[in-house]
Amino acid sequence: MVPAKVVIRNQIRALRFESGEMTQQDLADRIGVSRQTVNAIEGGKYSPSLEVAFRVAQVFDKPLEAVFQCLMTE
Amino acid sequence: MVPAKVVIRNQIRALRFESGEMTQQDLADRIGVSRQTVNAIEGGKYSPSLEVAFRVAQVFDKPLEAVFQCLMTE
DNA sequence: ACGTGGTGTCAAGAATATTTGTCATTGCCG
DNA sequence: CGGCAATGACAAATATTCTTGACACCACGT
Repeated sequence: MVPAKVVIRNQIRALRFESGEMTQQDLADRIGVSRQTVNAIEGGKYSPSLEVAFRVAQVFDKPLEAVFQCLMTE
Repeated sequence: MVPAKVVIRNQIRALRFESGEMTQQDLADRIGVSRQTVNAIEGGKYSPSLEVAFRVAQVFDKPLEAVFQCLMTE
């Protein structure tokens, strides 16, 4: 019984544009991480820590699940 | 403008007992992490990755925010 | 008294997330 | 055309999370 593999998707890019052309740098500043970190997370290179995830959700004033979705791969 | 400090609290212990005496080991197996990891997260030694957080929530069949809460310290 | 299961904890190392610095590309505006 | 802001990308260094193995402690049943 192999533990389920999980993929995490996010809506950051869409939310940035819904929030008035917010740039990656703007978002990074508001979250408190570097621009490269926002870029990597937004591009799905890796998924963020729970802290960072919560802060992204707070910036967009959304529940965490509206920003990040957990997909089971089997 | 220092970026807000964040503390993450969790309801894992309560949820384990609501779920019929589930042990840390049981939970660890269902999440796919080690018992020590569950112990550390439950005890707030550090907060989990987003993947692990999602899987904990799935085990308890709760939204992520019902398991982990993000508290602003100022 | 003895064994056992559940838990707390530690240390070393592997794996992953994050930072900083740097460079290339693209689109836009003067 | 020339400059600039936004983005994508990479590498090296640091930080954090997670694993494995070990040991102690306590509560419980026999």
